[in-house]
Amino acid sequence: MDIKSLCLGALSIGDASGYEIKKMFEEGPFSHFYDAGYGSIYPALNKLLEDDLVTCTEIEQESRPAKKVYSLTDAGLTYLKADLNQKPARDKTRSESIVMMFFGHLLSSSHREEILHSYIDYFRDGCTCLDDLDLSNQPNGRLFVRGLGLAVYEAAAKYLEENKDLLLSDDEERDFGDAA
Amino acid sequence: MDIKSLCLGALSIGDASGYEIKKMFEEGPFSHFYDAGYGSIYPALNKLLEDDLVTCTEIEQESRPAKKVYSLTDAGLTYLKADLNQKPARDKTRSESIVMMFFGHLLSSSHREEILHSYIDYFRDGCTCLDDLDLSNQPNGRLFVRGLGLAVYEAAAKYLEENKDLLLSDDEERDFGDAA
DNA sequence: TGACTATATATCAAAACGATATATATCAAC
DNA sequence: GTTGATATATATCGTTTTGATATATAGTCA
Repeated sequence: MDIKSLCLGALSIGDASGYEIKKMFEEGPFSHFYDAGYGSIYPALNKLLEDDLVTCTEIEQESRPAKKVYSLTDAGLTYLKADLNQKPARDKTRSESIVMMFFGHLLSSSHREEILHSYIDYFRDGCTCLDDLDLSNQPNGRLFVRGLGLAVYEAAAKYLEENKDLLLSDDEERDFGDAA
Repeated sequence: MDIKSLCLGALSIGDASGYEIKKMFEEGPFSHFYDAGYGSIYPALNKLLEDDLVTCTEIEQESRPAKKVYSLTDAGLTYLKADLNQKPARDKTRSESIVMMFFGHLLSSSHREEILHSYIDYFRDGCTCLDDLDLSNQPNGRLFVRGLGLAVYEAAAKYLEENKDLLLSDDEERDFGDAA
């Protein structure tokens, strides 16, 4: 599974432009479990078009630049279903905020505090974002996944707030027997 | 912040070989918030060596292949601290399991069930892994971060188990007005 | 002896990232 | 009225990262 498959998935919900697909990753239903930028999405859509897994129509708009709207073909849906029924790869995560908290004793106390509060805000905003999704009359999988995201974000925000003193109390210069 | 910084961070805990650093990402204290494979770690260590941010000693071992043990230099620690005090990038996640659950209505019910149970096991194993870490007499940041990982993994496992019926009940062929 | 697992390092094509460029249009400010 | 900011929209490209593969030593188990 790669960005191409995710684009097919996005188009299985409905026709969309690259810009609109990006928004699904940024603030839409994919935001809490997959990331992709323009640099991945546009090339992916072009490859899908080459392989006839999607079609493309250029649409002129009033008071906005023209956009290219992509649609899933039958072959695209078949490909997507096959890919979705494979064995999933392990989750990949990369959190620089957590890295910084892990090495909190190497941070200035003001930076440590800043990181922590920004991270709490990040989870709170994530909850709002998921709450705002309109999932009425949609497949249960989408509701289920939104619920999972909310549960995880809420648990993270709760932990961070309830235990913030543990992080903030970290000494800057105590000796832990590390090389540092 | 990139893999080079993470390697410096790993070495700030103590001298280590590339293989040992990999284990920190795989089953060690980094496992729940950062990923890196050999293909990133070995080139990173070579670049760090070139820039004199680490030193390297080849160690012969009995009944095992020789290993290259890397140590942080003063310049390396300075670089690490500077990097750690920058603004963190947004979290990046990529979960194929959640993608599959999101598009659960396009999956065979047996695959849907398989995905769900494997994912519950994944979080349960993650909890065990974090529980097994020996963090005695270590900086509070490391305890704090382990606690965060546990809180998140437990919340995820709990949600998945308590709501599994919602996912499993997803119809395969209902019409949701999607392209699919 | 052969198969498997664990330790250990290395490489490389393919994929993805992320920063930048370009263009149109609205809105607010000065 | 024009500067600056924001939103929509597409595209490119050097750098980084991935993930699969190769290579080698050594212990274990059948």
